[in-house]
Amino acid sequence: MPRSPILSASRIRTAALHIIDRDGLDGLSMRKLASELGVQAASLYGHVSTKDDLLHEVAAEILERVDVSGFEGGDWRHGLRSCARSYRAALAAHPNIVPFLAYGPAHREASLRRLDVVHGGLVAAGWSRREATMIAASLMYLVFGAALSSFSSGFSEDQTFYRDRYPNLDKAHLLPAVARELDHDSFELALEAFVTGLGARAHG
Amino acid sequence: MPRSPILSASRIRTAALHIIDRDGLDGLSMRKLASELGVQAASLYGHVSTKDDLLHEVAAEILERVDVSGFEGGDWRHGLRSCARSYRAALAAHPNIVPFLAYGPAHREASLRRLDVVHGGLVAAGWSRREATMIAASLMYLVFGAALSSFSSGFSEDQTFYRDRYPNLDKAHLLPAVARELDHDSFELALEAFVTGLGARAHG
DNA sequence: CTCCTAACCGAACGGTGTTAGGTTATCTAA
DNA sequence: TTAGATAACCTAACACCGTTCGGTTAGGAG
Repeated sequence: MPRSPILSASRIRTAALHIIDRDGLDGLSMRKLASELGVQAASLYGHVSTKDDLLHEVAAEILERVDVSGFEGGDWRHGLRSCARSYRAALAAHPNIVPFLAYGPAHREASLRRLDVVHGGLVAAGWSRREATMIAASLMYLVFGAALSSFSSGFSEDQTFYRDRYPNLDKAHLLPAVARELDHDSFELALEAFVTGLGARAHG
Repeated sequence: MPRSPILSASRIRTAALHIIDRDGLDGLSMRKLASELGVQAASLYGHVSTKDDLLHEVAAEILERVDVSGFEGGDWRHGLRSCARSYRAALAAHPNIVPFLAYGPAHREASLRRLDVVHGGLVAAGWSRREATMIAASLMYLVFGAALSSFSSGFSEDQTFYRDRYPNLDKAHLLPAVARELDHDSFELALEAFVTGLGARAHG
C-alpha cells in the first residue's frame, strides 16, 4: 500500500458532526472541514462522494442510535413512549442537524428500518394498518417538532422586549434559563397526552 | 420622481415565494430571483436588505395568515383545534419554506403575537401559566412536525423497494398516491388524541 | 433646458461545492 | 536494489453564490 492515509470516511463524519454541533449546519463547508482535518478540500472527495452524501451518512449514524426495542414486549404504549424518548434524545444531542434530518425521513435506510418496527409493533398490538401508519406519523410529528421548535434558541433574555408587546408573555425572558427543563417537560406532556388520547380511541 | 420602478418589496416577496414553492428553498438565488423579475441581482438590494431578511419577510407574510381567533370563545379545546388547523394549513400551502420557518419561531413578530394569544387563551381557560407554555409548545410540535415530515415527499412508488426489506411496510409504495389524505388524517388523529389526552389531565 | 435623484446595471470580491490533472510516498516484484 | 504501480493527497480551476461599489439612465422639479 502506498502512503498511510490520514483520512477515513469515519474520521470525516466525526469531524463534520463536530463542526455542525459547534458552528451550525451552515457553518459546515468542505474547506473548513478539510482544514480541521489538516488537509485540502479536494482530498475529502476520495472518501466522500458529495457534501450531501456526507450529511446523509452523518444523519444515518445519528439515527442508528434510536432504540425501538420497546415495542418488543407487545405493549404499544410502552413502545411508543420509549421509542419517542429515544428518538428525541438522539435528535436533541445534535440539534443543529435536525433540519437536515427532518427533510426526507422516508429516504433514509435507518429511518425506514425503525419505522418498519414501529408499524409492526402497532399492528401486532391490534391497531389496523392504516391506524398504525397514522400513529407512526404522529410520533414523527412529536419527535421532529420537539427537536425543531425548541425553547433553547430563540427567546430573548431582555425582559422589556416582551412586557409591553405581548401581555401574556411577560415572563418569556425567563425562558432561556429553564429552556432545557421546559423542552423536556413539554415533550413529556405532549407525549403523555398523545398516548392517553390514543388509549381513549383504542377500543372505539 | 425619476423613472417608474419595476421592482417593489411586495413584488419581490411574491416572486421569491413562487420560486421557493417551485424549486425548493435551495432553488432560490438572488440572481434567479432577479432574472425572473427581468432585472439584475444587484437591483434587488435597493428594496431588500439581505436574502435572509427577504426570507423573514416572506415567512412573516405566511404566518400572518394563521388564525388564532378560535381562542376568543373561551373554549380551549376549540381554540387549540382551530388554531392548529389554521397553522397547519398555512404551512402546508408552502411546504418548502417550512424548514426556514421552523428555525427560530420565537424570533418572529407574527409568531410571538399568535403565541401570546394562545397562551392567554389557555390561561383564561384555567390552565396554569406553566401548563399553558407547555401546551403551546406541544401545539408547535404537532404543527411543525406535521408540516415537515409529510408523506407527500419521500416514499418511493416502486413496490419492490419495500417488499423484501421492510416486511411491515409492504404497502408503502402506495403512500404517494394517498399522501395528501394521509397527511391530513394523521394530523387530525394526532391533534384529536392530544386534545383528548389533555382533557384527561385538565382537572387533575 | 438643466439639475437632481431614484432605479437599475456591470463588474468585482470573497466565498461555496466540485472536478481534472499532477505530485508524492510507500508497497510489491523483478 | 531498483522499477513500477497506485493510493493519498494537492494545485488550480470552474461555475455558482450573496453582496457591494461606482456608474449610467430616465424622468420629474425648478
